[in-house]
Amino acid sequence: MKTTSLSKGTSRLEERRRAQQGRTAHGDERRQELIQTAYRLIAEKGVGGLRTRDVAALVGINTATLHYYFPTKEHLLQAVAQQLGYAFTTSPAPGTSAGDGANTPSEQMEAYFASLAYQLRTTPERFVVMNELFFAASRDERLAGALEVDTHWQAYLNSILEEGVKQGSFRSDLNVEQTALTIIAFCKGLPLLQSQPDSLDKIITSFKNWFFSMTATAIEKRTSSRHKRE
Amino acid sequence: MKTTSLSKGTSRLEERRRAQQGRTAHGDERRQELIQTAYRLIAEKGVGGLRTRDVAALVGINTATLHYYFPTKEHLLQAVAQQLGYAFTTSPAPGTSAGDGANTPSEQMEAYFASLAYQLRTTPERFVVMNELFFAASRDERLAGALEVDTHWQAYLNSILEEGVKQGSFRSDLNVEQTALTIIAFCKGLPLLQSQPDSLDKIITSFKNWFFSMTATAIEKRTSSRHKRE
Amino acid sequence: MKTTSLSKGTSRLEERRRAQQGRTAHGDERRQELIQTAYRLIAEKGVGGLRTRDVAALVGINTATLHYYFPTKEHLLQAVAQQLGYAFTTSPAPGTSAGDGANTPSEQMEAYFASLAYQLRTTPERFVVMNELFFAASRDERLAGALEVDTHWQAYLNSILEEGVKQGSFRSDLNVEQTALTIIAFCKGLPLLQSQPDSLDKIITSFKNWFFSMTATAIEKRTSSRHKRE
Amino acid sequence: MKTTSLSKGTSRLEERRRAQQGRTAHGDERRQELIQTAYRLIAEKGVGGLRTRDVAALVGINTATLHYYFPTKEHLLQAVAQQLGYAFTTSPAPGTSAGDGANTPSEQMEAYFASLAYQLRTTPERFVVMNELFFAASRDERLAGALEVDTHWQAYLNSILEEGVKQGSFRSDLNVEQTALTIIAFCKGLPLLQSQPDSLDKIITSFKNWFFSMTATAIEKRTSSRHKRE
DNA sequence: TATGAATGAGTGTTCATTCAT
DNA sequence: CATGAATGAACACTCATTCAT
Repeated sequence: MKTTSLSKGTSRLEERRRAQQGRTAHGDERRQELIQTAYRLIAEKGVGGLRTRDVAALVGINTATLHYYFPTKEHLLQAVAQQLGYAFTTSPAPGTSAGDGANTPSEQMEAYFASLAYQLRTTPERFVVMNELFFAASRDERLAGALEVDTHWQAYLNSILEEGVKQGSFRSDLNVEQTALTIIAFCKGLPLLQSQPDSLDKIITSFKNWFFSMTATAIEKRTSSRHKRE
Repeated sequence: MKTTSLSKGTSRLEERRRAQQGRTAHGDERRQELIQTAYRLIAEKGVGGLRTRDVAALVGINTATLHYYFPTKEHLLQAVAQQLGYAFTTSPAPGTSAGDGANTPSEQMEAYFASLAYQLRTTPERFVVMNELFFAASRDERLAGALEVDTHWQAYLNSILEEGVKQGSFRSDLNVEQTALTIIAFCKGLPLLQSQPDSLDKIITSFKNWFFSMTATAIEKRTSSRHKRE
Repeated sequence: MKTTSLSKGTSRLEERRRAQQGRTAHGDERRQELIQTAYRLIAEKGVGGLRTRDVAALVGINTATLHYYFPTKEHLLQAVAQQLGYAFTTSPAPGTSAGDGANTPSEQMEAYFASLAYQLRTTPERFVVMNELFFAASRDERLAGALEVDTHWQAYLNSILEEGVKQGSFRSDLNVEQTALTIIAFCKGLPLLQSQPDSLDKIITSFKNWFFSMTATAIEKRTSSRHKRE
Repeated sequence: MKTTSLSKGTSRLEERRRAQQGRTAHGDERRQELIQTAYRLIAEKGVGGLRTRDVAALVGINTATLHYYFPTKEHLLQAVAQQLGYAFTTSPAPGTSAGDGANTPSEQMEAYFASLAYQLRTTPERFVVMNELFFAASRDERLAGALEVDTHWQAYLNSILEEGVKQGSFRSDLNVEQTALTIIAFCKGLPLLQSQPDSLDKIITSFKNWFFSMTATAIEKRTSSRHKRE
């Protein structure tokens, strides 16, 4: 784990203090516990509603102890943001193998949308937390640094799309970046919909069809085959 | 600092009505001023960063006076939410006539996307505030009640799409609701993208093409005609 | 009373807030009460031992109310420092008329030393507080700005000494500034002595004799006349 | 950063002694290191600004380890105070031989003032720390016990002055105690002056002249001889 | 309408100190 | 000897809200 230290006002004394702080197995566990709890609370009450007291209380430690692990609320937030960045493209729907290089890009995208639907059903808070952190980051540079969800996300989609273009399963004139961003925008907006979670599945399917019909080399074929499933 | 506005202009009729309810014209101005200022501050600092003190100070009144107009911070928030709901579908790009029944549904949607791009360029805070309020609403029922953006929004898109289906310019088997929601999801996610605002235009164009190619009765024609412009 | 506002990190919003704060008679009384109480507590526990809680409690108000009058602990400290600066040369021993232009400079200095002895006996905390604030100021520029004791003090002594030189009661080659600073140094060091307060009188007398014997035009005459009193 | 030192150098004999008491040479070094560091930090941030954490960090040990050597912050403070007491009269200006019984008392006093000026120039923090500790001591009896600067100081001056009176170089009716205290008061007040350190030299010279003109058996002679130098 | 004054309930953070290992 | 972990008790400061005037 990269040491998150992008704070600015730290004196040399402060630095020296922290540098000496060793890492134990127990300590890292606590760290994780705190991050997880903060994550859960952000999902519940939002970043603005997050209280260090609550995090500490839920973990069962003193507030001061929390500050032993995270000198500042923001450091905690950064840790949450950082972990979220990694978590976002690494947990595909079970049974599918999104991310595996074994499949064709088309199948990968298919799996990706399936995974998206799955995650929206099982861990919708992940999207909530991401958006919460994103908003917080837009007002705090230091948080923005730690929150690289989009970077990872876009890179992931880019690689699939490019591969698809190369292999001929996607249109050769496909603008990879724009497509990736369009998908991300859609994904980010999805959990912001004030509609029942049940309808999300359908909307994803609908969007998926749009995607395939627009990117597929042979538009007609894919579109028609999709329509049957819908 | 550009003055962002979501006011709609109180007619004289309205003034008279309010006056009979014990509300003076001056009082309503103050009310509006406060709402506007709150709106601006939410755009800047987020709902969580909104301070009644700041709102009052910017308007030039005492904090206590603010509470005369809005007994609670939440009442103020509700007022902002309410106005936002109306404002969202009523300010098309200048020169276009989105919303006018005079045009064909296809042209209306075309205008809609143009308006979207225009608004994202000129008043991006509106989307920020909307999302901010949405998050706040997800934790506060009373706010949720006041924030009916989605309702208005979806109704607006539904009406266009349905008319389009009726007139034959959109596919007859088009699932109007799903399509509307897909568009809304995309729109909501757009301002959450961590990319340069310049690229938003392109992404919108890209999405617009998807939309038309999927909904148009004659796919081939529209798609090809689009591609030329792009 | 000059408005003490030499803070740096205040946003425009903050400024606007404070600017609107009017001054009432009642408010100014409270202000004074708080300053006095802070002064007393500094005398007791030192600047480092000053707690806003204690100040508020002694005055009988909520801690938050204290912050209504003084946005920061330091603003309170500044107010104390400022008042101390004025108070230091304006309260002569009763019965004497130090500061009056009616007397000769020699008599004024005589009265000054008498006043010094008197003040050390009656309000020794004043010196303690002054030194406390001085130390605090040496680590805080903003405090230093408000604490102009030395400036006032030196100006006061300078004027007397200069007048004395002009009138011929003090040596014509007297270095006024050095003499003033020597006296101030002595005065500042006095309350730092770990000896019984009773002996302070004698030491002051001793120092006074030094002063007069060194500054008097006719050394022999004054010295001998002094010795009789001692 | 210039290394300020108030250590005195532990002899081997001392080491052996301590070792028998359960104190190792290494332990004593650490002890000294901690005291020195505390001393330096007091000079920088004042007694109130001293943090055990900082002391430990600068020495390179854990805070808990510091408490092994000094069970309480106050014990550490006491140790600093104690060492300061000794250090205050034992480091004369190099080249002079203040403290040596070989010279006449007048020369000793001359050397003393020279040393004072020298110390104020080279190690002004010593005076700062002394005053800091003095203030702290005035609120803490235990510290006061350890801080016997004045006792040592006065004893030192007394011995010189008494010897001078005996030898006839100082006035026979000189009140030794009062004179010593006057000098100490002046010395203590000196570093509290808000003036440029350059002017301190002149003020000391000025005061020295006062001293000699008042104490010398033949006033006229010394005074005139002084004036030439000034 | 408007305000100065006042407040309760937090809010993140600090710090000397303790203790098992 | 040394340390990582933990904590109680503060601490300055914030903020929405209330109320007499």
